[in-house]
Amino acid sequence: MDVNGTEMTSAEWELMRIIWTKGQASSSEIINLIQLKKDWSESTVKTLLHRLVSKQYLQTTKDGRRFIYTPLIDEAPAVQQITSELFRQICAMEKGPLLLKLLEETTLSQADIAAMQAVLSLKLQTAPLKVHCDCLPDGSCNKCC
Amino acid sequence: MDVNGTEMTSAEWELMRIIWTKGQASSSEIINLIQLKKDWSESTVKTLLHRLVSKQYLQTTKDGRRFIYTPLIDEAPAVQQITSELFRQICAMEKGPLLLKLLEETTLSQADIAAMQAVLSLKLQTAPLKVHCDCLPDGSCNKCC
DNA sequence: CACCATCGTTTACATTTGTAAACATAAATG
DNA sequence: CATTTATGTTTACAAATGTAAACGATGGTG
Repeated sequence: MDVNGTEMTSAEWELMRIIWTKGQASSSEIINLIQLKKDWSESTVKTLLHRLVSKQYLQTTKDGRRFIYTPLIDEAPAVQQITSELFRQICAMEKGPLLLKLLEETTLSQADIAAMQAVLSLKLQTAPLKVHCDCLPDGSCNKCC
Repeated sequence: MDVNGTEMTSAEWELMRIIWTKGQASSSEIINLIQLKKDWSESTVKTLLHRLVSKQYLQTTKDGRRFIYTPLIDEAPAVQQITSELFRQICAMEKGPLLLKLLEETTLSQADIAAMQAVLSLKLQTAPLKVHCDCLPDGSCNKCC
């Protein structure tokens, strides 16, 4: 997530989740919903909304005197991006076990699972025996070799 | 990652990767290795190492006049933790497709894949048809229902 | 119409993070 | 031994982030 050189922060993300889910929302709706979960003052939420607008994650449209906030990015790509970014910072060797763990602890639908099974059988055909560490910039690998 | 109320930052994480991979390292080794990848001054790296020590991610042992830095946390659990944290912030509905994408774009070993296949067949037996959104704190769900 | 409730805007301020210079000290070297 | 070099310590400072009060405008209410 890099728009204007700034990223979305955790706090901002929580607000986006609400807005993504509702499609759009007024500040009061957002404030009410987030306050069921987070102990943030009204002011805090307003500041965060403001920042989301200036970071171009949200758009506002006037509805009388109030604003309706609408996402300028879709949730799925945003989710994809932050995760890919995280994964880029993780040692290649760790990713397999990590994904395994995530598969275990995540609730998946039958369709999700089927799709994954398909991908995995395919990947198996060309899968290496071992994945090598890529943490050292000089390409050397001390963890695995 | 929450030790002493502070987390590990991206910059710090990059250093940890090097130290995890080498098992332990002196500051000069770390500086040399990171500078192959990042344009950070020596001072910057020293500051980051310092912070990692104070955040209790690293430990130092004297070796003559220099320090040897050793991790105080293992890589696998650390990786696990930051990822779980991220996943906790993502809508339940998005996780399946997200994991699918990650599976696709990640290099996995044969053993990784086999383990995943095992987990998936098991999960399939009790998998729901659909996973519901959990973004709204009041439990309502507008995205999926 | 005066006042209160809403909602947006501005300003504020401490902490964290990125980025690094300056300084101190000890070891190596000419 | 004087000087350079390596290494750790202290101090610095701007930008990002969390957190929120103060202020301003405007529509609803008694």
